[in-house]
Amino acid sequence: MHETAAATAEVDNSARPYHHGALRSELIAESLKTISERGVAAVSLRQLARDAGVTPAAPYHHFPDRAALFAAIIAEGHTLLYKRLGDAVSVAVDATAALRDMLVAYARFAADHPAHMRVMLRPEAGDPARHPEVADTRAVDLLRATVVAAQREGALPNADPEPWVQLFWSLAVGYVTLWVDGPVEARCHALGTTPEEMIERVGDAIASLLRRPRG
Amino acid sequence: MHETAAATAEVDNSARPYHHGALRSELIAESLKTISERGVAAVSLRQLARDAGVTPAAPYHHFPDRAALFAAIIAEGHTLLYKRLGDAVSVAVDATAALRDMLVAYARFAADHPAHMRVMLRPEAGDPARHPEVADTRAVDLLRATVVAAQREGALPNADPEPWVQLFWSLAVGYVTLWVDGPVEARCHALGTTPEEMIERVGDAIASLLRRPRG
DNA sequence: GACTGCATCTAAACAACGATCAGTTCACAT
DNA sequence: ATGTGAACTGATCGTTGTTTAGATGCAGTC
Repeated sequence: MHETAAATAEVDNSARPYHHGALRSELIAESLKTISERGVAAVSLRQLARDAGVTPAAPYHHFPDRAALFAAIIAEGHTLLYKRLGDAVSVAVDATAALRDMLVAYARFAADHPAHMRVMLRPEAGDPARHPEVADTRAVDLLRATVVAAQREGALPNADPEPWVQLFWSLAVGYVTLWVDGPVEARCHALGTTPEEMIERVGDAIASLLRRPRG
Repeated sequence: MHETAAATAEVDNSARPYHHGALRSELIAESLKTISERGVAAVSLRQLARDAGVTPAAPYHHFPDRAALFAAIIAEGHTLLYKRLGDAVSVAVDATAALRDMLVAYARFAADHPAHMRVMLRPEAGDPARHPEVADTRAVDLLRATVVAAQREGALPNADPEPWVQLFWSLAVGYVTLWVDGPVEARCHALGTTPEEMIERVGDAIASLLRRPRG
């Protein structure tokens, strides 16, 4: 160590320019790291500023408040999620498989981007009135289209698709809610399986119902 | 008004005894009120203390920290929820109806006790390692028994019940997650219905699948 | 090349929060 | 009556989100 390191600083402040240069993206990146390691509640704008080597007021030039930082993460998450769901649908052999694979893809997104998922599930971070970008309907629109396709294929009754949309949406959200910070991890371990495998089985279960003969 | 009211106090401090007498229960009651009105994040031990007319340190004689207050609310919520689910199962004509009605009962619990539900869905408030009472398995045990009953009745395949347990559990948790602080309220309003009616339809949808002939 | 506009950052401050600690009060069991 | 222990006070600490006024320096214009 040829340089004196500050007590809590993460970077060498002595050589740092007045302007950080990429503070906004670093704040988001460090937030995601903190969230996946210690949860959403552990995110502090002041701590982020310290880690980035700037003063506590600097982040406020990129985000009006703490919620705006989370809103940016949510928007990023929605885009990542929508891509995953689109990929799942595009490779499915039929609408029933598409619904099953969307569910699995949703869970895999949560596994691969736990920080995004945690913030997306956090109510106070995603107030659509203050941050409209958190109300992204692309994923649910894709789900609705897949439900309608399943109805055309006879896998689902030809009635109002909305309850089915709500069912699959709730199922996905519920599973990841119980996974990213809930009891699913411990429960699966006790059952001798993994959350990744469990969501596959849940998907197979609902798909087996859809493939039953029509009543 | 024959008495001088303090600026922010909710009670008449002049006639208040040294010992509050029922501080613990009042803290919980005021928390629930705040949570249903302004969310979990708005709960502050200091504000609760002010409302109760005690000093900021008083609550710490009843709860080791903020999380312990939430843990107490979660434990209370689990008991209330288990009772609702038990009532739903006991009046159902068969296991399929029981599963449907448990789902609806779960949502109704969330509607009737939104504050309890919000805290129960809050991950950092319910760390089982620090507060074991938040890991209540009564509800999921009842769900598993109902799933097994449905298997005996032929409504569900006679395979491992756990994926089905996980499916219904996730479905319920997902719906209330999307309801108590999510987009379901606005979505139902746009669809010309209500969240109460929507969960009934979702329950009918899944029940219709269970009643289809076996494949 | 000097000038200027503007986003970016600093420095200092404020109010509110969770939490701790030594001391005070008071109901109740002995 | 006595004294023990739970409930509460009063003071304090460190941290947080947020605001304000001012300093800085890059990107373009004359």
